[in-house]
Amino acid sequence: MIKAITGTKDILPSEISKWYFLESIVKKKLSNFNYKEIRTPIFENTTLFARGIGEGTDIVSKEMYTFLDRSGESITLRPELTASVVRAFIEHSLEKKQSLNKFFYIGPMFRQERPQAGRYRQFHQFGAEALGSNDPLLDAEMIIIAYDILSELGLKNLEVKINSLGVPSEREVYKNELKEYLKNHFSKLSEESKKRFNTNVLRIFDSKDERDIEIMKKAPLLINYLNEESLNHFEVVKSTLKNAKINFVVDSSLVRGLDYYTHTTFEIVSGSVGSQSALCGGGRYNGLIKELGGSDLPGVGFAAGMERILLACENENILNLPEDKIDLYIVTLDKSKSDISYKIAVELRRKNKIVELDYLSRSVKAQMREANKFNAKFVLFVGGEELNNNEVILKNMIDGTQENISLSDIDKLLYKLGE
RNA sequence: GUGAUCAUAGCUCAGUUUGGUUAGAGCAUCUGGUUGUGGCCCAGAAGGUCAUGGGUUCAAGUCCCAUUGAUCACCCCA
Repeated sequence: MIKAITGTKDILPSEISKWYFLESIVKKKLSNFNYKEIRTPIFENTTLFARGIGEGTDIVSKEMYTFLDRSGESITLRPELTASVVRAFIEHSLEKKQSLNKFFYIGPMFRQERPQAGRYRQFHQFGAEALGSNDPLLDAEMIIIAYDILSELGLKNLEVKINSLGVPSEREVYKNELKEYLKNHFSKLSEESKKRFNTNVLRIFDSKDERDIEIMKKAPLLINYLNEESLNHFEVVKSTLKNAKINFVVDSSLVRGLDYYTHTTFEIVSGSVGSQSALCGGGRYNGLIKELGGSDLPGVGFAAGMERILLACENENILNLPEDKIDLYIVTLDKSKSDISYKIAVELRRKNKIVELDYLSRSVKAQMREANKFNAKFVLFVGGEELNNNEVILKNMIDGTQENISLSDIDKLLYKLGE
């Protein structure tokens, strides 16, 4: 048997309604904030992600699906969408049409990691990007949008974590101070963190190793190395969140694994899923557009993992999706009259009714059982004596009443179905 | 990439400890329960290379090894 690739998953018809539900909330909420959907290709030149996300990041160095196409070009399945959106923004000179561009997206991403709860190799994200403004209101807006979507779904067990990473010059000074501090404790660090000391010293804050956590408790904090402008930016973000009635904690260890972040970073975690608890994350990336060959414009955005969100919803048991129903099931009493049943079905379907009928020449009992399985609101019996009088029987499946309707009076049938 | 646990019907699982007739149940599916009417109920049917390959044994779903896959955690991130 040929099976789906490791880490990929079929979304079957039985579970599609929760995806539609989530997608509809996402689109509605982002439209309310006047973000416009953008759809970029599933694959891009490898260089885009290497430069955008950063060569040294785990995503680029060991998680991307990269391959050579038939002409020898290095292609990568998108592992995230910020780089692609920025590429499209630059390529189409969108900043010339509008000084602030607000985009949202929704779709599959690819990373070759070991699968586990809430983590797949093909997974789905929605997210937003606002390009062209350094206004801290937009930093806060990302958090507000993400938080509102999660709470509109009914999720309870949430925590909003925010931090500021300042600008690169501040971070350089700080990194040196942090390294000075860590040199005295170097031998006690975990092996992983010893490596990070050289590659990305900030990420030692992410470690779950007890010894590392203990050492990092007394480490100098980046916030103390930010200048007034950066601090003000962060203050406005915080007060905007307070005004929007969003509870948050400042988490100085919130250092994200993508190189492009500046100033605000945030994450919303759920206590209702396993260890992959970050439902969404994002932040400001003021150097990225220039890095990818565009003007020196600021940007801010976030991305959210849809599988994780749905997992949290299931674990909190908060999704009450409307039951699937069909308007009409046509039961054919005489198999020889199935052409008449089908003609009625086509006509009603063209009038926007959900209509089903039997394609397997089954007994009346079997057809009724199926009508019930599909939650048919009405059943139409076609055949027998009534048909000889040019009539069909319409049965209301809720109260069981039935009445004869003339076969030529489709309007009456439509009217009845609409009741 | 590392580790732990697991793999029996479409699904959820018994059976493996202590090897021994024809591998079971519930749900789901299908067909009936008298002419042309659902849900509940009743009866019946169908559905298995016990993940795959090898080994031990008179005998393997059961014990051993390998492979593959899954789950969870590390790591990383959404």
